[in-house]
Amino acid sequence: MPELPEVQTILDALFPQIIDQPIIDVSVLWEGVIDRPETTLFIAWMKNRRVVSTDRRGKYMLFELDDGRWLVMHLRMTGEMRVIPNSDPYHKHDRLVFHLANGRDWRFKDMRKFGRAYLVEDVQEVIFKLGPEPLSADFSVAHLQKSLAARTAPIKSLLLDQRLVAGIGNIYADEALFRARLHPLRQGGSLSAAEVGRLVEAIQAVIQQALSEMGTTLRDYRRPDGSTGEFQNSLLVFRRTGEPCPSCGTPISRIVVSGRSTHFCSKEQH
DNA sequence: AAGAGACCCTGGATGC
DNA sequence: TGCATCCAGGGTCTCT
Repeated sequence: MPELPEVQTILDALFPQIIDQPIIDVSVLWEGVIDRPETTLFIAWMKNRRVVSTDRRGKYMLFELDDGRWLVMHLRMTGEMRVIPNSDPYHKHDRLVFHLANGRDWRFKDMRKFGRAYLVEDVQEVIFKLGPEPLSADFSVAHLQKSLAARTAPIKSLLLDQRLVAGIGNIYADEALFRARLHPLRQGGSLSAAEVGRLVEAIQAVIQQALSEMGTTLRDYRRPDGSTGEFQNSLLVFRRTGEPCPSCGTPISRIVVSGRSTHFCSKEQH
């Protein structure tokens, strides 16, 4: 499941392979991958363009084209990006291919078909709801405290809401809550200023570390060169149900919050 | 308005 | 062994 660190890692590896390379043709292998505009227009607008810069907001990848439009892509659950020779046979799950002028293909593969591509004049059309980047100055204790005020939903659910803070998914929400020693079912508005401070620090620390370890590979996530991330070796609670808490030895608990599996230490997190 | 739940998808794991 | 069912979860939509 690509979250902020995985998306950034993929984008960084992709950048030197696609930058300034003319896209001479586009193959849409599954039409549902195109969100907007309609497929024929999408292909026409992408053809003969090149990516002049890349950026990331939350879990969205942003590719600026030489005509000023933006290609926005979201990998959702199982999306993968590779740049490989165009002679390689397509994989069963390849959904979208940009054929580059240098004889290589920039391919988007996505087993579960949740990933989407958007081609827009202004990225705000797609990402206007996103909250601040967790590593930016905008994501302050004051900001989070204000966002959580009077909220009754579990803090775990609120961390997954991209309008509060962008880029956190199920893995890093659980890991951050453990590091902050906060129970996932705590109502958002019940957190004290000190607790919000711990949470901001924990989120930033876990995202920083996951970035430096190139993300977390549990099953599907791969870097564009096919290699895995490393942060799965640093997980303290996620998918460690029944294993001893690294801090106190209590078996890690698993509950379901907002339909998402949630892992925590019932003794350490309050 | 906020919160809960359905839905979209596939394939690996599990159960009988 | 083979088939059916469950589960994974990001984002959007609907309903209350």
